[in-house]
Amino acid sequence: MSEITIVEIAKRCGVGVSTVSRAINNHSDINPETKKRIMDVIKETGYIPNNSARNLKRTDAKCIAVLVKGITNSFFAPMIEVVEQEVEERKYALVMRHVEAYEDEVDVALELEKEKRLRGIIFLGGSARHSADKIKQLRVPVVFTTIGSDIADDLSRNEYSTVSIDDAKESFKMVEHLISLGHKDIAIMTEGSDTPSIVRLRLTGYLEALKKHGIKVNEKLIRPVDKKIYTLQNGYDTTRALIESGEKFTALYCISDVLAVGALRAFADAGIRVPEDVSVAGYDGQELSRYSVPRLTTIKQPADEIAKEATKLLFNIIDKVSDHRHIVFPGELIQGESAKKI
Amino acid sequence: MSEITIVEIAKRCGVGVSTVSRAINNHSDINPETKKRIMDVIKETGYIPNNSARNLKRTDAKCIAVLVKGITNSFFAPMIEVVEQEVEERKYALVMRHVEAYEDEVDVALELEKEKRLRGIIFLGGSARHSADKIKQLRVPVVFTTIGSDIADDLSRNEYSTVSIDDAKESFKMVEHLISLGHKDIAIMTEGSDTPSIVRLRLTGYLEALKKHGIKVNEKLIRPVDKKIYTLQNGYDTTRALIESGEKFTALYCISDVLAVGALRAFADAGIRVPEDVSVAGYDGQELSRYSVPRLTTIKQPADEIAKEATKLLFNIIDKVSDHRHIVFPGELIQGESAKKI
DNA sequence: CTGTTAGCGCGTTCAC
DNA sequence: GTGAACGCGCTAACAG
Repeated sequence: MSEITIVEIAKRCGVGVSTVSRAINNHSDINPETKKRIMDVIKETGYIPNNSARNLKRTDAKCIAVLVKGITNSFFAPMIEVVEQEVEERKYALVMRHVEAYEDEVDVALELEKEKRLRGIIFLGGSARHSADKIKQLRVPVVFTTIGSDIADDLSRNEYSTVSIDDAKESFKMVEHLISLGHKDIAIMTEGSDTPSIVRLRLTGYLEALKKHGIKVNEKLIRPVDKKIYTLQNGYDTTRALIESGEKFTALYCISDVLAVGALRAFADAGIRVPEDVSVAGYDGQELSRYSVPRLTTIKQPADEIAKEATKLLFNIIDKVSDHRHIVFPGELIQGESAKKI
Repeated sequence: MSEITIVEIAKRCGVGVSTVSRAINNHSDINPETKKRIMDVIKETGYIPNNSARNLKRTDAKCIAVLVKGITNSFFAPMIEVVEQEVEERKYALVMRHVEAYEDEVDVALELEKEKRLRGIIFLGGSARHSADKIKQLRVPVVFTTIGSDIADDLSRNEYSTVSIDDAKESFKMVEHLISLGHKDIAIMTEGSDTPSIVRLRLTGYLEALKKHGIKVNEKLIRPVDKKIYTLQNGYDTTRALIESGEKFTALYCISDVLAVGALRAFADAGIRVPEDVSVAGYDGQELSRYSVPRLTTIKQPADEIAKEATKLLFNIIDKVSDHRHIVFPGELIQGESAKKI
């Protein structure tokens, strides 16, 4: 009973393969009785159509893809759920693909588009720069999220959409807030690598805020994280190193909530009270930031809305009721308990 | 320039399609020069082989699948990373599939097996019971993780492998630990639904520990969580409800670390000190449990080892150097700071 | 080393 | 309403 195919089903039912095909795919012009008989046999035999063969022929197939750069990143978790829900509501199929750190998400998209019959693609995270040529090769509309609008040259901005927040601006807002609380020696825990990531903009915002308020940048207070910016341990280790460096600071701004929570723990271990002795700020506004002890002062990205809007926009473009757009959501400064006036 | 295929590449290079195929697939018997010429043309044209067509023909294809039930569950994140690494080391391709809450993971596996050319399947999480018949339909070896060995009837235990911990036993261990600290009124925050989930066993362990030590079960201290057991908010809300119920308890045992961290926050908000006024215990031993304030007393599942062993075992079965096995890892009682002697 | 050819399993014309 | 035949793009035999 190896490899049961549509032909086998057809034989057993005494019908042609196309009839079976019609039964499976809910085509209208088929005798309900014939259909029932076929479906019964399918149930019995446990026949499962081969998707590869289907994709090869299919023309319609309402399917959209979500490519997630770093699926283990907790920041994307709620976004994925929102996208799944939205897509399902519209009766589209969803294929989710994990993009490895070393992969280029647009390359993966190109490949996936050949394999499946996609109608559109949503990117969650990923590199901030892409070749305009490659994006153009994609034949279906794409929406980048959590990435700004300057992914490729301005010339090609109408080839793709983006939904994001203005990272530099929001970061600026946070640092300015800390300054308004009286902090001058503000350390920042930031990304270490030099990839053109969105996260670099958070550092930019930091530098600009200091500059605006005439605070001299102390290079020793810029603490790069070794690799991943979404692990508690890196937040912890980097904070310890900062403490041990003996450098003076009254506030620590971490470019992710996860890092900030790791920092909280490091301060606790060092007997340094937050916010009495030092202020801590995060970024992202993940669920975790509202449940830490103390609650984090952070920039809340409207992740759910970004995901929702990205999906809506994609469908609008697919349905030709919208052109490509570049939507920027405002972030929200959440004043938690981890930062206070000096 | 629509839909460029292997035929097109062959034409442009003035060679046969099979030569192009050989070039793409790194076959040995091909002239390096020819290969280079072909690869150049492929680069130029941006040709990407159609995976569906490939899957249809391919016989070898070293590929294994990982099916994750609830990909947004932070517990699986490190496991996914371990599996990815192990699989890559062996030069196998990995396809990861997210199994929705309403989907049956074995059904999904069946489908995927038809579509791709799989050599084996690893399940991360999922239902604790499966039809033996369905599992038998899978033609490649499967390993279930974080799920005990009694998935189907004992008769078919040699049809699949499992790698897990003994949830009932570990849970028992934790509750006994709390009892040894002098606690008698131990509340438990547990799963609400009645699906035959692995998590039910944690409740079983709780009940057994109480029984052994002659502590009468107080139904009002068994607090079901509304749906998801991996959200901070549910931990928070359920704890609040418990506090407000006025029921007397000196310890709260949560069947996941995430719930426990939510509980910590709820106690903090209520002005109840942990562990001075109440002890809190978690389960899982996720990274988070080591960074919360206070650190959690919890049962550490060796998630990394489970993932590693599951992958190794799968490859051993594929390579015929092992039969199906049922491996049970010990959990580790981590004495954090959230529980103390009464 | 390379070209020719036969399917992989299915959806889609077309006839009937 | 239904069946036969064709081909999607590719890989794997088999010749040469």
